Amino acid sequence: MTLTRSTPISLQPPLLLLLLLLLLLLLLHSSKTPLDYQTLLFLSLLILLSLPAPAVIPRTNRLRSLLREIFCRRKVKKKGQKRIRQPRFAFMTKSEVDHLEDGYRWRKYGQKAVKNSPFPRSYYRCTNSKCTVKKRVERSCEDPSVVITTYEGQHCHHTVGFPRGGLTIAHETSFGSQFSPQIPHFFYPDPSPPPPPPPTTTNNHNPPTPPIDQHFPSTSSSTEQQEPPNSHLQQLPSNEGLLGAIVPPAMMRRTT
DNA sequence: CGCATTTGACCAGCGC
DNA sequence: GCGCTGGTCAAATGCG
Repeated sequence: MTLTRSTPISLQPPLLLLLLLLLLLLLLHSSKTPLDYQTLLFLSLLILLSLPAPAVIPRTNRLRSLLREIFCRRKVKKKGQKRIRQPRFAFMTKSEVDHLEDGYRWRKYGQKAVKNSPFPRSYYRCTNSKCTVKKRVERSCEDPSVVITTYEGQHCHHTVGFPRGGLTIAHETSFGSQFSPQIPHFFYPDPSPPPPPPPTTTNNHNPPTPPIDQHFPSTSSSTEQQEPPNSHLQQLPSNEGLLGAIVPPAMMRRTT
């Protein structure tokens, strides 16, 4: 229901509501009425809900959600359903913009203030319905010019054609040449989901820094912690190069 | 009008 | 058990 589109009513909405409530209260206090308190309460809420929403609850989110709570309680996740964490990869990027273009389309599904940081953290999901990759974007509290992007999961599709940003596939290759000396440091944990491409800044003056963390413990939120030496990490096959870092091996096999 | 974003609430996990 | 925090949901809203 779109609040702004519902039909207005002639009487001043809050006044009408007050009158109704007054009437109900009178009924409640009258000894003649056979109705009990609960029935009256229910009836008043029924009337309240039957009125055009903007008339009764003009943009009052708190009350609206309260009513939603009572009457149309949304389904919740089953208890005991454990959240399965996929391997995560974090990148630090010096950028003025929070959401960096990385070749995929993302849909924001949440934003949250995080502890010990003045900057909120944004949560994005890949717009491809079959793709479960998520990404978290937050600014470093130590250096506000640094954006920390954390990817979770692995894309099961190719990048999209940058419908908004004007970046092209050529961008990826240029990215490759830009980071080719660092590719040997571009690791991913075993079993082998290669990391997504690091985000790119809209201003190319500040290239993204190498991944700061490739393998998070499932419960840790330590985006800033550096992983110890790469002994347990797998190196990208040299012949796959950057493409191997971007496209999952399965996709590579399918597409070649 | 359809899709993306915003935003408040809910839930799970963890530490105490 | 309780409170805190991170992560997610989904209705409302914004925007092209």
